[in-house]
This record gives sequence, C-alpha cells and structure tokens, in this order.
Amino acid sequence: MKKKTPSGQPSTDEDSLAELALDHPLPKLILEHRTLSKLKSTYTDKLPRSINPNTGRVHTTYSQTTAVTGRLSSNEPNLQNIPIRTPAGRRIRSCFIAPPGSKIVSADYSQIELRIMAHLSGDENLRRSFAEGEDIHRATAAELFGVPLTGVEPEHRRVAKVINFGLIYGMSSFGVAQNLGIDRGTAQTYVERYFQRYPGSKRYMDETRKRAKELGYVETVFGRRLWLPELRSGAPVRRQAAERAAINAPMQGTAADLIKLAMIAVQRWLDETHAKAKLIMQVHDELVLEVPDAELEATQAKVRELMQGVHRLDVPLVVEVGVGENWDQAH
DNA sequence: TTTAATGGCGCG
DNA sequence: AAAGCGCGCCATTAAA
Repeated sequence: MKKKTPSGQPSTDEDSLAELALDHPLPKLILEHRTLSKLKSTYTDKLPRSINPNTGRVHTTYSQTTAVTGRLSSNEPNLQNIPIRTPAGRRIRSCFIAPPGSKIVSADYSQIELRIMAHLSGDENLRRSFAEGEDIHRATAAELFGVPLTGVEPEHRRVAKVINFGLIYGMSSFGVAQNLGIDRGTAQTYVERYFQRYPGSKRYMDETRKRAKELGYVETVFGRRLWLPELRSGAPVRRQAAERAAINAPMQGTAADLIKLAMIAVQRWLDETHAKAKLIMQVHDELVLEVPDAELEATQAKVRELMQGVHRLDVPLVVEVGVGENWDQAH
C-alpha cells in the first residue's frame, strides 16, 4: 500500500482499490458495492423524501455566498451533483421529468473554461482552434502528436483531454503522469510540447502566478477578486496549493460570472414575453428549463442566443441545447 | 441524541 | 513533502 490518507492510514479510495484489483478479486467487488451504495444512499433513498408535498416537486436552495470563485452552490438537496456518468446514474437523472405537455430543455456552455483560458491568455493557436470550431481536445492531440486532425487516435485525444483539463487546475507533470498511468518523463515531454505549441498559454500561467503573488489576489474578467494570502506562505505545500487556486479561479470564476449574467438575461426575456417556460435549475455551465411544447422552438433558439451573446470574448461562446421528456434525455 | 472529524465520491 | 480547482453529503466513528 503506497497511498496514505492525511491521517496516515492506508487509503482505500477508488484509485488504490483499482490498483489492488489487478492482483486480487475482492477490491473490484468492493468498488462495485461502493458505486451502488453511493447512488442508493445519496439519491435513490434520499431524493423522494425531499419532495415538497405542496408542490410535488424537489426544491433546492442556491447560495450566492459560499463558493469562493463566485459559483453558486446548491444544498438540501444538492441538485448540482445528480449522476450522469454511468448508466445506473443516468437512470436516476431520468427521474427528473417534465409534466405532460412540457419538456425539459438543457442548455450548456461548451468547453467554457478552456475558451476563457484562450481569451485570457490570448494564445493564438488556442484562439484559432476555437474560432474555427475545432474539437479542442482533438486539436491539442494533433499538436502534441504531430498528426493531422483527421489522424488523431482516441488514445491521443484522451491524453490531450487530461492535459487540457489539467492546465485549468494548475496540474503538474507529476499529476499528468499519475492520471494517465504513464512515467514522469513521458508526462514531462507532453507538457513541454504542449507549451511549445501553445506559448501564450505558458506565458499566461507564469504571468498569473507572478501577478497573483505581487497583488495577493486574482480576478475574473469582470473584476471579481479572490484573495489568496497563502501565496506568500513559507510552507511550500500551502503556497503551491494557493498557486493552483490562483490559476483556476479566473477561469472558473469568469465562467460563473457569465452564466449569472445569462440567467438574468433569460429570466428577463421570460418575464417580458410572459412565457410559461420556467428557468428551474443551474449547474455551473448549464441552465435547465421546463418548457411547454408550444414554446419549445422559440425558447431553444432564444436561450442559445442569449447565452452565447451574454458577453463578447476573443473566442466564440458556444451553447449546446437538448430537449427531452426528462433531464437525462435532454442531454 | 447531537456534533465534529474523517474518508470517500457524486457533479461541473 | 506533495503532487488537480470548486462544491455538498453520505456512512462511520468518537466525543460531547
């Protein structure tokens, strides 16, 4: 056992058990049990108890003053962590349904944090990819592996996706290696090649760390600040954690600012047009509406337009809209 | 019985 | 010495 918890106990988290599962049959069974019991205890058992008898609906509470980046948070119950990544999880999501004569409409920003990185960094290559509507992970893979867009293998794209997301989080080459299950040297090579191909991105990361340390805070495109006193901590662990937060916050926070503006624009339009459609949920980069069939076409088009046009960045904002009887189908 | 800490895991 | 950001909530354990 290599990995330890903060208190020094051997870790039994998913990664650790997955590793043990290569040599023993039991860990896999434990992981399957964990997955199912998580879904049962947190969602299947709990959500029905959250139904308000007066409305027949589940009502969450959003907080505007909890998340340091400016995101909303959702509690009692949390409707921002409803499962979607596994078939069993999606069955839970499919229980969020529209009443007869209405549909669920889901509108989500595509790759919004990477687009914001392109905007903030001004990286020409990144900007061009988004301007031309390329699949960004595919484009990054093509750069990393020196192949044309049409020659990108799924495995290449998977590597590129880890690196793209890792950058948003301030991940090191060690983290890339860990995540991909490759050796550190290879991971280091990928990261170096990434920064060669996207030099503006490299410049932005360095500049953000430097500026953040001087000022003691970072800010979003709209000026929302996150103060990070630990950037000057003498404890390397704390200081480096603050540096990663400093890298991430302008991107996560700008995305939060944008969707809040979009929510205001969408609700204003609904009010002004006396629409029967309702804005019912927000999940960080996604708005969910309940829409009468008669309003479906107009609502989809207008919500997309309002979200994409909420603010002009140096790259286009793209919104994907889906419709269905339930929340799962709407994706 | 309630509260707090811990480890773990659901989502973006 | 640690190594990926932001949340909320579950079961378990120990303490109040």
